[in-house]
Amino acid sequence: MTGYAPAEAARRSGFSLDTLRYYEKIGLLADVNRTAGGQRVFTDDDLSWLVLFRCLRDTGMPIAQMCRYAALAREGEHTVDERRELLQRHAAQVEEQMRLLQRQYDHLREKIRFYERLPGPTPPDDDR
Amino acid sequence: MTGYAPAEAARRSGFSLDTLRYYEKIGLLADVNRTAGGQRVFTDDDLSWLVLFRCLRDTGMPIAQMCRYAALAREGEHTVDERRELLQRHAAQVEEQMRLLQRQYDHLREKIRFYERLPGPTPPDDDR
DNA sequence: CTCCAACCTGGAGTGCGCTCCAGGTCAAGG
DNA sequence: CCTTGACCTGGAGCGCACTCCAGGTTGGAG
Repeated sequence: MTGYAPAEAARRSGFSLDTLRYYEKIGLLADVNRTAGGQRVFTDDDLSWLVLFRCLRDTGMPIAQMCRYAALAREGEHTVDERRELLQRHAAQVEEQMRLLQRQYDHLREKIRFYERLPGPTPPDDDR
Repeated sequence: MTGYAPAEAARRSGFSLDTLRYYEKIGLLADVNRTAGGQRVFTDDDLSWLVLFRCLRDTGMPIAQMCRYAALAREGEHTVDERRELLQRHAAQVEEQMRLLQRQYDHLREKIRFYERLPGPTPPDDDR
């Protein structure tokens, strides 16, 4: 039942206030409580949604897909299968992303090793 | 000495033809050879630059920084230190990126485990 | 020589995910 | 009360990295 002021919610979630408003505007975050005067009051539940959104975004899920997930969750129990599958598909993409990142990181490291061996008898520099 | 037509270069590099032209326009790719009539002819050297650009982009380097790197390389031998440092700083950022991705992937997996335990005596679903 | 698919240019348009702004309202401390 | 900093709304603007377009040119197959 604890309520958080917008600035506090922003601080805790790591999203900017503008981003929180934006997420509400596009329907990603729905039914945010308000004071009588119309100011937002975020709940712990809102906060845990934001934690999830951060996770999904950091792993590269497009906002449209997060909206889809959130809409399914709001629809109720009968969407759990679809929600699970959505997350599983995403997880598979993240795995692919991690493999690619690792591979390219290795290339980068190799490139750096090339530079680190330069000072000394300079080998033919391909300048790439 | 082998030369590649634009379409072939696109195919080999994985960049679109428009992107290759764009990279040239912004000065990322410089001095691309032309036929008498003005059509581009890509060399193996151009291709290896493109391979590097792909590596840097896949690891999240902004184009402006790639331009900087390319400009340094064009300037000659005396920029090797700066080039190495640029790549090293980038590699450090990639490491951070990989750690974050792994961490959020773990969260995601946990979330999925939550869904996988659902079918059975349904525990209190927090719907997050 | 003719044809047409591939290519050229400059510049406008796109999609994403915010971010900023103007002009007004709210609410807690003094 | 009064002040003032946090908050509100709708909508415009931005930065990035392309992507697309119109209108014209090139060059290799037949």
